[in-house]
Amino acid sequence: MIGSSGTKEVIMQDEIIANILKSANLSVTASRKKILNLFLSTNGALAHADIEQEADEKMDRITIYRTLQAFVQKGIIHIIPTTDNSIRYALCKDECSEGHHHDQHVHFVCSECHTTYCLEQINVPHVKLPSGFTESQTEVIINGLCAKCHA
Amino acid sequence: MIGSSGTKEVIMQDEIIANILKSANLSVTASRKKILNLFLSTNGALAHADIEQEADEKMDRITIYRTLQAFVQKGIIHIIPTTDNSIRYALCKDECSEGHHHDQHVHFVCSECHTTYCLEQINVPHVKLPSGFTESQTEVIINGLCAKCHA
DNA sequence: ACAACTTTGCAACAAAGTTGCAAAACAATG
DNA sequence: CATTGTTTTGCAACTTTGTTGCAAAGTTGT
Ligand SMILES: [Zn+2]
Ligand SMILES: [Zn+2]
Ligand SMILES: [Zn+2]
Ligand SMILES: [Zn+2]
Repeated sequence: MIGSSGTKEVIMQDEIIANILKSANLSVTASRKKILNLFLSTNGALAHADIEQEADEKMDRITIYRTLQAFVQKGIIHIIPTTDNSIRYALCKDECSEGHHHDQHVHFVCSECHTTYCLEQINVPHVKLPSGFTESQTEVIINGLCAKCHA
Repeated sequence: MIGSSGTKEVIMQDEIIANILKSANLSVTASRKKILNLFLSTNGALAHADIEQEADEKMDRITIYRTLQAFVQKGIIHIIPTTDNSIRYALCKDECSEGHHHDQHVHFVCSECHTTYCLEQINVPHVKLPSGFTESQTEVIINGLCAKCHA
């Protein structure tokens, strides 16, 4: 049996997930595994609402809020601000740790399918500020059409 | 009597405000004048909550929502997205018109005083996207310390 | 001053997020 | 694998934020 849904693969994936949680000093619970699994099997970013829908019953709104909060704080996921005032989250691929994020890449939101991409390969440009102003973090959010939606 | 609070100046300011509204095909009402006056006398950006506080009684939350909506639609103010998921608004100084905004400048949010600045003189940089992706709008939000708050 | 139109405030609602607390789940130890 | 101490979950209750329909009030043009 070859494929990504074999029993062995599921077990391995399950261990990978447990290890990520342990490394972040978070206890391994069903809700956290489920949410982290969702992130690992999605290439774009996820909003709170997406997770609430995916989660087949049996998970409280509040648990999702607290799980996302914990993941952000521990450096597992980062927040992606969007122009439509809806926060999205994506896995950190850089070396982020508790309280220290280093996700200095550009984000892209497709106006058609609303998928949000981390353009990991594109660093945020440096902007020269007026005198007296100092930068601590720069966010670049690009709206447009993604490769899939391009006619 | 010299100063910015003389009767004559107030009347002139009042006419300027009325003219902006008329040019945008909006009828001149007390609420709209009050909110537009607030924008004209603030150098930073304003959030819904700021306006709600300033407005000395006698203006409904809902009127504020609808006024801001109308102003955005008519090209009087533009939306500034922020990383903390709180929408702010600022006057358009570019030639924005009904449904067509051209506010292609960088925005700066001070982490200390939370003032939000339109850096009109700094255009958003051009970012080269992966193939298949096309840009329609780019937002740059810089967090840091502003000139006033710099120790 | 009048009629036609637009805006406002109210009520009612919906969505999004927060806090305190007891029950359940988990981790560590023997 | 059972016990214990700690963490997490789900619930209730609440706050904040935003939306919609509608009648009363205000505005515009004649
Ligand atoms: Zn797309
Ligand atoms: Zn990212
Ligand atoms: Zn400042
Ligand atoms: Zn601006």
